[in-house]
Amino acid sequence: MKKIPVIAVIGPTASGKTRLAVEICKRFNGEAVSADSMQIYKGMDIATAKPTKEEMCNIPHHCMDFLENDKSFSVADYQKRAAECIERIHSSGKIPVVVGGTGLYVDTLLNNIKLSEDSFNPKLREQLFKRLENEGANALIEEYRKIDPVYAQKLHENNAKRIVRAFEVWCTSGTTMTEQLALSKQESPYNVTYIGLDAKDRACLYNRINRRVDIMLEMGLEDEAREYLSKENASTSAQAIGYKELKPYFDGEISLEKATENLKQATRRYAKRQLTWFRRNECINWLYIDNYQSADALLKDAFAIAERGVLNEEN
RNA sequence: GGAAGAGUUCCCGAGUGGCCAAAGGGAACAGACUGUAAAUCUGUCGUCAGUGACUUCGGUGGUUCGAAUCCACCCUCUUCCA
Repeated sequence: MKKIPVIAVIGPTASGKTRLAVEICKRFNGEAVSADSMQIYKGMDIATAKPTKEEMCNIPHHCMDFLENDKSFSVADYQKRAAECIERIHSSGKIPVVVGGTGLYVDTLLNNIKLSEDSFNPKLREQLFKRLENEGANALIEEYRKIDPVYAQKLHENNAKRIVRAFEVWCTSGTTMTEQLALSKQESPYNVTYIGLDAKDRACLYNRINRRVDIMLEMGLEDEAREYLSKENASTSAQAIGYKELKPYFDGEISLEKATENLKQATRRYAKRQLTWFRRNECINWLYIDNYQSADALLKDAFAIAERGVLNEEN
């Protein structure tokens, strides 16, 4: 079976993924498929640094800007939607260019991870959290150890979410987490060429983040945040960096300067986590933004990598 | 000019004679991650050799077997009175 060629542009926030992806789409007749857990939401434009109309240069961007922020979303939802997008783009003779910084989304989609079926049960989840609170995390871990000692070993008493999820999977599907992990691996229909953006000097990336936050504020992040916070929100969108950091300022608890600093810091820490996630992927061709004198020079290298990937496919 | 108080490891901050390289938090760095993932969580965090040594608690000197902790003087900062 011939695999679908896909170009994936990944990396931490503020590394320049969006722009690079658009350039690659223009150059290789591609369409962008966002892999970003927050850009899916409508309205959250400034905070999630969605590309503007001009920045998109008429390139279609899929999996972006389609959901109300009082709706929850999950990797499973994403995988389904994005896989369909890729299929459609490919059928129309174009190259799908996956672009985003949500590592879990990227990997689940591109590695074609088979998620456990119907293992999502909010009610059960709530009960489990209650149990965890009453009986203690260790009690639950010990109980889980009886059914799945391997995964129980990896569970940490402080990570309530993981403990609860392990039980949730077991109770709803009857498979243990260890079994699920093994079951999830299946052949991927994609031939992915990864281009990763990073900075040799971490300070360079952090400066870009700081600058970008300042720009967001200038663009009206405050108003967007007030608007967002005045509405009903789902737990997923409420996790976005940008609004929750501004809330204490709105409530008069801290100064705008302090809130801005917190926002920058939260974003920097996020970038660090993204890097940790992506670094374990050995297939990524890393491009270091601070190694280049000009955007064009970087583009040239990126095109070369993409070209190799696409050509490779045709053989 | 007088009075009171404070100066602790990158930051905040506990510590008032030995159990102190010094609680706790933050930052930073590294890591984990399979339906909340921009989330959640873990480890390291004075230096060096790796169960020990060495340098640190504003500065200098002193008391003591022993000091971040006590004393003296000096420097800096804060508040109050002039």
